[in-house]
Amino acid sequence: MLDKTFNPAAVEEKHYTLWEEKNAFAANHEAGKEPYTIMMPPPNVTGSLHMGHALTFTLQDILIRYNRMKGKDALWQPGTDHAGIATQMVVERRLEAEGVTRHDLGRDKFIDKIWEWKAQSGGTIVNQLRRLGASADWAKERFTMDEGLSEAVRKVFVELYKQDLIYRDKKLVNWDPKLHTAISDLEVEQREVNGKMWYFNYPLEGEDGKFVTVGTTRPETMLGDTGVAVHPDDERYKDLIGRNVILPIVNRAIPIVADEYADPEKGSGAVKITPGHDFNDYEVGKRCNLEIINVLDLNAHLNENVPEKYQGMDRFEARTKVVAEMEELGLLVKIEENPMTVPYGDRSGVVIEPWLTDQWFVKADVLAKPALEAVETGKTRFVPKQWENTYYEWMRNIQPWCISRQIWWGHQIPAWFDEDGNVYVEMTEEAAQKAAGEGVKLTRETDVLDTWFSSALWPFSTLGWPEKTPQLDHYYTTDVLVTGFDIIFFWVARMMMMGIHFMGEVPFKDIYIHALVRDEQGAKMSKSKGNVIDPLELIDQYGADAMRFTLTAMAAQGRDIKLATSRVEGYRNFATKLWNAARFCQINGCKPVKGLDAASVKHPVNRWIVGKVGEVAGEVGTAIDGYRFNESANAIYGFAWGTFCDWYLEFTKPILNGDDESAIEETRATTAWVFDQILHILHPMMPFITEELWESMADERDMQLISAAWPEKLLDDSDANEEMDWLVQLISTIRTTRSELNVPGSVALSVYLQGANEKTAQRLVRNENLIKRMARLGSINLVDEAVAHGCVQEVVGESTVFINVVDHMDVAAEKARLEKEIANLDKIIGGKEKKLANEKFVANAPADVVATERQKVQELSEKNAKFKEALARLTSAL
RNA sequence: GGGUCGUUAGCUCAGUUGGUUAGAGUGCUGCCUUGACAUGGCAGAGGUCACAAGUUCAAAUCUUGUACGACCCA
Repeated sequence: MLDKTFNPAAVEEKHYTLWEEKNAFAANHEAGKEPYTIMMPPPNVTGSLHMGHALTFTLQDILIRYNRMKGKDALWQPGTDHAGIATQMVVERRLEAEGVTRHDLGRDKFIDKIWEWKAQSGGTIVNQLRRLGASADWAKERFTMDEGLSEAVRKVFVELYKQDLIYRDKKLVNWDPKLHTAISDLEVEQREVNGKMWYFNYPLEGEDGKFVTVGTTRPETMLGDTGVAVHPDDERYKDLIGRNVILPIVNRAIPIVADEYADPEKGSGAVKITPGHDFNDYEVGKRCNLEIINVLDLNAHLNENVPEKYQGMDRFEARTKVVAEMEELGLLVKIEENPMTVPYGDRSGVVIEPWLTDQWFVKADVLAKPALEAVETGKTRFVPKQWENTYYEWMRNIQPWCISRQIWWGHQIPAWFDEDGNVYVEMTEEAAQKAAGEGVKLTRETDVLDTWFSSALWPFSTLGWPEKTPQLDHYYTTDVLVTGFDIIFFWVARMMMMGIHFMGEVPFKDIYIHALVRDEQGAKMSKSKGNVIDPLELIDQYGADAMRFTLTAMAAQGRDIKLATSRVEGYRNFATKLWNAARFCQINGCKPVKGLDAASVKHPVNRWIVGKVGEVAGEVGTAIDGYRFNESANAIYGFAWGTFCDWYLEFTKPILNGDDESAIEETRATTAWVFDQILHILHPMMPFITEELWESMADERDMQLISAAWPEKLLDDSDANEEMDWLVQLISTIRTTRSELNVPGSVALSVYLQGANEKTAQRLVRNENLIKRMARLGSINLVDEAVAHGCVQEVVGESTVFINVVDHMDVAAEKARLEKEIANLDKIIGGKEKKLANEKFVANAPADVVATERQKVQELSEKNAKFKEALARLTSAL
């Protein structure tokens, strides 16, 4: 016998271990089954499970478990990425505690330290995924720094280089002065800040007392100014073009140039140009042949190209100093408040500097074309569709992708330089040597590649590429990528580009973009706000199933999830409900009967529930296929609780407690069978409790639930369905009356049905005990004449129901109730009749809509007529 | 500044191609310790579907505009 309540902690670990022992998660490309593949977006190896992970992996697990039950060869390919910068930071911080820097160790030893750390702590997140119940094929787990994946990276790099799609160039890049590396545009976060605009006078050369006023938000960069730009049509400055100003402090003569970048409407209309430290100025400098002077070092301290007193000074300190000095010189005109956006490094949190360095770039625009086309032509489909626009927008305006990073942890770029600076890009040093010629001294590029470069290859590198493996053949193109919108650019777009370029086919058929998990108020969860909900704490508190089900039920397309723990609690209660339904089954001897042909059960109540459970299996399956996860959760929730527990189990109690042995036997078998079906349908969403109950409900099972087949619809008996619908209506009607009149539960009422047809009469006979029990009646009888006295009158189907509540009856209130009921029906019927009288409606609306309306008018009118008779009887009795 | 999305019951949200008497969960109210379950049962109240105009026989659903809000990009 099961315990009185479900204790998740007691079963979660047990079943996860059992699944792994039985290899239940393993895909098998040799099984001869149709593949179903999901590439798990590899979490950072430094990561730990947050709510976003919990959502995305729950949804993926549902898809995988469902398709596995549908008989597919389901591969959920797991792994982690090496998270270059993040991981390096983690290990550096640990070394810092020992007073050691990575430079003390040197590159090789430092990398050894990272591998040590990875061996020790790198498994955190994948273990947390196990707590969530993720049924990934762990035997195939990969890591972006694996030997095989690293080879794939080298191969891709070399090929793209030889195809002229990767190049090396000296350009302004986003430089992180804390981490000492370039980063891509995407890793830069634009923050709104309240800055200032300083206006400086630059003296005109050779004309004492004449100035050009320029505005700047970054005074310290003036030390690197090499020009002043004005708009070519700006009358104020027309005659100054070609002359020089003397750059204060530095005392350098710099030219005034004409360029349309200068906006006459903004500030003074003249703008100082610092080509070495601003992306726009860099372009202006190129157009106008201005000198590029770099005044910052890798720490964003001022370097040897500025006056001595400024050298070595931090950029922000220099800003204050420059302003002070300009003021002393009498050249500070004014200071204005200026709201502006400032670039910050998303990892380091410091202000990013545009900095001139040698970097490697991918010609993303070339790769983007076929990737764009794949979505336009529907080879890959975004769900929800609207995300296409985000993707298009980015792909159509794509910039060269800076892929080199000046860090140590990552795939070192396979490029070698000779002493003349010639570069050789090859898979191995030997090949590079061969290309360079014997005896040429080569030095390897020290930069590593952006982590996203290797994760862009994930859909095929994990399957063995560049080898032509059977797995690659079988599982690529994958079925769906499930991810959040925040990495459409970072990852999705790049996988599309690389997948199409190297495999010739798109990496996934569908891209399902799910919501963001927010807090109850709708704010983004963040450590600094302190509103983070830890999924592991939720699992400890409510169980993994309850948390998974909550996320599933709230995962409506295109909506963010505002997570409230009250919802988790609600679904924990659902688990308890299920648990107790199982206990009920056990107590009543409802045990699965092997070989039961559910389609041939006899009793209407059993035929009805067998039909309904098949229906809901279809609904849930269709919803999952369409990525409408919330619908799938709601459908099975409503069925398990509302239909099965609240109605079916109550309907069958009189049978089980009766003396018809064959009916008892059939009902026990059906109950157990239906409950089994519920466990199947619920399993993808709540794997632990369903597996546990699957195990406990029978003495012996042929297999684990995880490996069982998804239920099929077996039966749809409309007679049985109508009978049960009638029962539900009749019982609900009597219950409502009881409740409204406050009839105590202990009072057994008498009920009379008048005007019942033959079918109803038979139904009444068949279900008399059941109705009496569920509606708490002393008797229920068919009558020919109305029994108005002391009765509340209701209408169910074709018959009028007289509920004898003589001691509780308030005739005036009853009259009011009937009048209200009639008025309501009159209104509805009136509306419909008006509609039907409209020739245009009859002419234009589809025939079935018109027919439905006619039928409704008919039914409602009959019902209304009965209420009117009831009212008349009541009035005459007064 | 460009773009995307949202506004439906007190709260959180469903509502597939226009045709339902507009639904669910939660909260609220009343009754019920009935032999699976009080983490429960039964019943109930609660909505001019943000606003305005338009298209249509028919609009929560389509179009346009307004207001408010969210997010992405520059």
